[in-house]
Amino acid sequence: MQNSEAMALSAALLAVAGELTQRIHDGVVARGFEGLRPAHGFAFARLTPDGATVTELAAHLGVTKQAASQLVDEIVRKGYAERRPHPADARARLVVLTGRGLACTRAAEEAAADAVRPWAELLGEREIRALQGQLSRIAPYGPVRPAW
Amino acid sequence: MQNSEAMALSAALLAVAGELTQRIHDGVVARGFEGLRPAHGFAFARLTPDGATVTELAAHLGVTKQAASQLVDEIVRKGYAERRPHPADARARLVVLTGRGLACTRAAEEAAADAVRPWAELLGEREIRALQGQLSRIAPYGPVRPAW
DNA sequence: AGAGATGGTCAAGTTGCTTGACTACTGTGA
DNA sequence: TCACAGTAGTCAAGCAACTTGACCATCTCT
Repeated sequence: MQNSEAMALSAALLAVAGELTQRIHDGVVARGFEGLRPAHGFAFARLTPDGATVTELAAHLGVTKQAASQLVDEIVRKGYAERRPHPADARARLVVLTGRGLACTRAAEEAAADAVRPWAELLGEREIRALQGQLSRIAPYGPVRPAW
Repeated sequence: MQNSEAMALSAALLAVAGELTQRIHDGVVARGFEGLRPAHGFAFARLTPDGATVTELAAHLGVTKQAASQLVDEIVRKGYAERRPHPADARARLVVLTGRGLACTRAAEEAAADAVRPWAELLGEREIRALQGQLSRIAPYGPVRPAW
């Protein structure tokens, strides 16, 4: 594969990712969950279903634990999560989603489905499955990087 | 398609995009082009091959023209681009890449090829072509959003 | 029990973006 | 032809999300 082809593939992938991010975010806002940024969504994904500590969240997001702590402050203040004492470590605090936080993740799933639907109409259900399979196989295990 | 499936597809896509962004950036740095962020890459893509005005760049990046102007200041100061008088409009200035800027875009293409190569080994050349085709068909025409 | 490692927060500084205000130039219509 | 609304670009100030550095409480290992 030539370099220019790799770049074309990369550009298409990044363009789709940017569009998808924007659509999910817009859909979440449209469902009444305001004051959130896309980075919060990546945090919510790590907090379901069993919660996580600030340090785990920081590793997942690829930021410092101070930044993760500030982000938790924010979603706690807005009622999406709460801090509980950690059952096994008195230093740590377990951050868990509230009912509103869970409702927000469901809204994000709906928004994602809305965003993907036009792809299915364009490519067909079968091709979408193929896309899902391909992406899953090349997806990394490391931290999701919420900024570029 | 269920919401949770759409979310899984979205998560895989965003994870791959994040990883790809990081790898391209690292590859560019490894080839000796420092002091750049991924957002600069999106700008370079718009500046090739014929240059662009600050306002066009701002629209492409989805930011204000002040932010685009600051970004141009930065890449001019670092020797990647230069401002020229616009041939047809005395208000505007045409921002064009220097030789170093072009060399940097070639480095980015090489880095993209390096990043994609392991995918080809995993999926096979044929599947990569399919992926390229699928993504190209669902890629938006609007501004690339360099932040989420 | 003591020493080093780890979880979390407070404080201060950096930076990339925003909004607001302004100048220079364009082009359209009376 | 010339006034005027619109556009290109910059300067300035403010904001918000992140960073680095310092610190205390608690865990873990020997």
